[in-house]
Amino acid sequence: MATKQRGRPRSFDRETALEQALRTFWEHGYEGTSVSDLTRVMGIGAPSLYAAFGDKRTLFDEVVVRYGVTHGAFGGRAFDEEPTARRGVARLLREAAAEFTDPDHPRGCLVITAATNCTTPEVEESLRERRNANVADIESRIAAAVATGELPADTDPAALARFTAAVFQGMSQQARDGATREDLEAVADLAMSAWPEGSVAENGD
Amino acid sequence: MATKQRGRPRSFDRETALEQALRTFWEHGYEGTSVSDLTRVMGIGAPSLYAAFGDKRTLFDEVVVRYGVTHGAFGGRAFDEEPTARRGVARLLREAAAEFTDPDHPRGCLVITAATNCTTPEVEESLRERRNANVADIESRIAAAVATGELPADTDPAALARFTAAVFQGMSQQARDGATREDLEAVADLAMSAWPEGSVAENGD
DNA sequence: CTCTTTCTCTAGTGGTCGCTACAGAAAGAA
DNA sequence: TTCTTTCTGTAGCGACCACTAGAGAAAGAG
Repeated sequence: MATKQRGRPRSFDRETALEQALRTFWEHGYEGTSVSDLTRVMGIGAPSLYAAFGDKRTLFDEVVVRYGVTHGAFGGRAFDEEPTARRGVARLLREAAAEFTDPDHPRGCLVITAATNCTTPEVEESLRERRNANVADIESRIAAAVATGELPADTDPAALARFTAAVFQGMSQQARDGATREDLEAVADLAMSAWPEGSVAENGD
Repeated sequence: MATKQRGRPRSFDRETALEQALRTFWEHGYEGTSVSDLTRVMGIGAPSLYAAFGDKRTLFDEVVVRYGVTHGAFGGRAFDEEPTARRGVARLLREAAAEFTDPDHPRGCLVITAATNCTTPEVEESLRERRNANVADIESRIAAAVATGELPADTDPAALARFTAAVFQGMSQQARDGATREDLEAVADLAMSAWPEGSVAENGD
């Protein structure tokens, strides 16, 4: 591995430029963001962008990965760190309410909004697969909770996961439409009241 | 009013062409649909389109109005024809499950999906206002139900309306991502179980 | 028939899209 | 210094965008 690079050094910070691209794609979506938009917010010329990130689609793919391990990582953390499926989902939705309305970055979820009406089918498909993978993750987490008896045996994991995902995606849309954090927290709480063994006392942090 | 028109008659049916434009906007969104896409599916040339419908934005506005009184009219009907707010919302969500997955037309809701990442701010704003007006409608319906004692006095109409809208919009997204009618009906039923005075027996049609 | 009106068709407008050829600039290597 | 490597800036590529000028076609009015 070459620690010393040979030619002319890059005149910009790659991570910073990538984050700027992420914000722009997040705000305006894949097709709503032009390469000249990107070069402007990244502060570089088009040839530098293509040399550092490949073409627009490759850059977007990298942006999506980055989003998944940064702004969008709270979902995975909620499930990893909470002891029960119920608490995991409750935290997922509560944190989504805060994240989707954080004034420090664009509203809603990039994976949900950035490729909705996309002329490039591969891009739309890639985000759709990511969303459906998230639904499947939630479902398997719920199914595991049913298996251990944490949730009632008559619980339908697929339906409950689909419901959770729908609320999550609806919250993203609501955030885009101007809902406040408090608005979305109320939505999250109402969603949790639809869960089985829905004792109000359990959500106690 | 001139029943007899003077010049060369139009070579296409305006309503049919409008419906074709509606389907295309519904499927691919405002910016994802080009004027040449429209002329192709409508079976007419560009000058005919501009003469009959104005520019692309004007045509889209007319499409949105048409959607509201045709495919998207079930929401208003649900509230007009059901005796209680709860039954109105339950019917809204059940019919949305069917409508959003109907194989006879594109999936999901045009008002929700057709201008998500839109470069033209007026178009995005116009649909956003329409969505927020729907939330306000649901809220006032719920507030009226609280006032008459139909719903408990401690019900938060704004929160319950926002929750309903989020589920509705999430169902549209889920339909786009491949959920079946049965999937969405399960989501609708779960959403209704979050409602106050949530007796399972009430939904009896 | 001719005249007027309205639509349709061909062909093209200027503008923006994603992307790149090419020459020069800035670094290490020799 | 000179050579090689890599990045940067200008300038422009063909393709598509929304949109339209202008000529001809199809109807009623006279």
